[in-house]
Amino acid sequence: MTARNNSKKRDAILRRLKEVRTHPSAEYVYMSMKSEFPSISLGTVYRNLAQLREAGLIKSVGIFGGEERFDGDTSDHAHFICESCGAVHDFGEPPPVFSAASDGFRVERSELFYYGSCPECCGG
Amino acid sequence: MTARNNSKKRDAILRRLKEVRTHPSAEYVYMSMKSEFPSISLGTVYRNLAQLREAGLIKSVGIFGGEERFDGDTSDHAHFICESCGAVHDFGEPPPVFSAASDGFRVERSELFYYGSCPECCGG
DNA sequence: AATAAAAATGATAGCTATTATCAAGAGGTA
DNA sequence: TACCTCTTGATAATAGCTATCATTTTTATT
Repeated sequence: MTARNNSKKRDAILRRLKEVRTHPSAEYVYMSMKSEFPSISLGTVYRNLAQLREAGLIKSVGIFGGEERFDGDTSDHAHFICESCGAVHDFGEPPPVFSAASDGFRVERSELFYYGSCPECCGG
Repeated sequence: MTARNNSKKRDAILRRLKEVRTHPSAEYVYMSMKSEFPSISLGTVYRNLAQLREAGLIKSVGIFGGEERFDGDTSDHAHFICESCGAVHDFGEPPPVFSAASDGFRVERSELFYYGSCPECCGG
């Protein structure tokens, strides 16, 4: 399942996700690949995003406004979602770690989201 | 937009969501209403869930496994999502409050999620 | 009660992000 | 070359959800 073969397109998608801080959607990645690969298909983008996520090279931030957003930064960090423009920003502090053994729950990771208005949207 | 009229179905949906701790999906609410209202439509469930959420009487927990999950408990609390069976549990501690003024972001609320395996799924 | 206005409903069609399918293509290996 | 596996583009299909609309129910007013 792990990406074993060479795939210039998958490499380019990964590289783009590492460069960018916008937590793009599949559609956005697709659009931003068209300059380099004019004939790339949306299916290829979805497939490669899924493979990269399975390989642990990227993360899925979550679904906002009906679209899944991806992150090339796999480190533990919180996210801020602007409810006005839909932008997703990194938010410094890592989510709190929970003691794994409580009540029989095996906690593997956590995600912390802040919601509100980003500087652009509240005119600051 | 706020629910002004009496609607036995909307009332029943709200009552069910207050009783239950399973954070049900629209589909589940629909199914669980069919005994009391055999002719209820899925559209009615979606419409009433949206109205109840807009009125602040219920909350949307998030989208997991492609389905939006709802919560009749509108108090601030974290959630645990079982990645094996999809169950959503309340998780006692409230999410940390973030200082609202940082860097021009207006933070209105936060959501904290834990992911892992629930007691049923890890055999405890 | 009678009537009119507003809201709610069931049925159904439509939308959209995502996934599955499949034949053709590219790259590696012997 | 032949063979194998992975990848790709095109396209069809899926699923959760939303919009539409004619009919019914509820509320307000007289």
